[in-house]
Amino acid sequence: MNLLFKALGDPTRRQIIDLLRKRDMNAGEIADYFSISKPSISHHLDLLKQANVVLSIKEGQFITYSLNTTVFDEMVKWVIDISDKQTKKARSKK
Amino acid sequence: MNLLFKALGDPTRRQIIDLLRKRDMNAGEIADYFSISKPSISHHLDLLKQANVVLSIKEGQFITYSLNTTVFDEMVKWVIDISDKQTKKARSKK
DNA sequence: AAAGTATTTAGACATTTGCCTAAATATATA
DNA sequence: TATATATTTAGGCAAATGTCTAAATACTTT
Repeated sequence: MNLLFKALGDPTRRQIIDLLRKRDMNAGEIADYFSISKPSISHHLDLLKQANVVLSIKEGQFITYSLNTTVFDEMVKWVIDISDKQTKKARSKK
Repeated sequence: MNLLFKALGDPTRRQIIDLLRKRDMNAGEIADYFSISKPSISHHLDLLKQANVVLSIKEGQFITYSLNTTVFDEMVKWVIDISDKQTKKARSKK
């Protein structure tokens, strides 16, 4: 979960996620959306991969990246849980 | 949203959130749960406050911290949105 | 096989982060 | 008013992060 939050804590990486939401893309296509170097994008993609937010498959010369939204499940559960406890606390106060 | 993800990207800060889920606490009480120094905890609390995850009110000599779960709403919306687009994509593929 | 294209790895550098101790501020109590 | 308690602010330091350029790797095309 720490890797996930760390991964989401950078605007470039969240933009990459937003891009992949629309369609799968290869590293070069993704890089074209940004003004930072390809190695930097590659590094961001690596962190997203480590956090399990994206999956990659090699297709010949290209590497196609896609979103893996299942990792968000645990995160949402965590958040819901917090909000839930809070709701209970608020209710019992009244 | 960046401050929020940054705030959540540290285990100590997530533990603080977990503590405040059960009840409001003052800075000293929170610090007692950790083996790091009080100034460090104070710093973590400041970041959580900047991210709007916690609220603080001064009560005499003490400062009581409480959770503000409303900030998670936007985050959950963002995540749901991503998962939703993905679901649609998956459906249309089939 | 050589040259071109796509991507990553390596290594350097500045900035940010998380931690610490010492000092400052604010309130409470003797 | 002097002292104790609660918390933050200041300043320093090592490690992590985000960026870059140059070089390496892998595949494709001529």
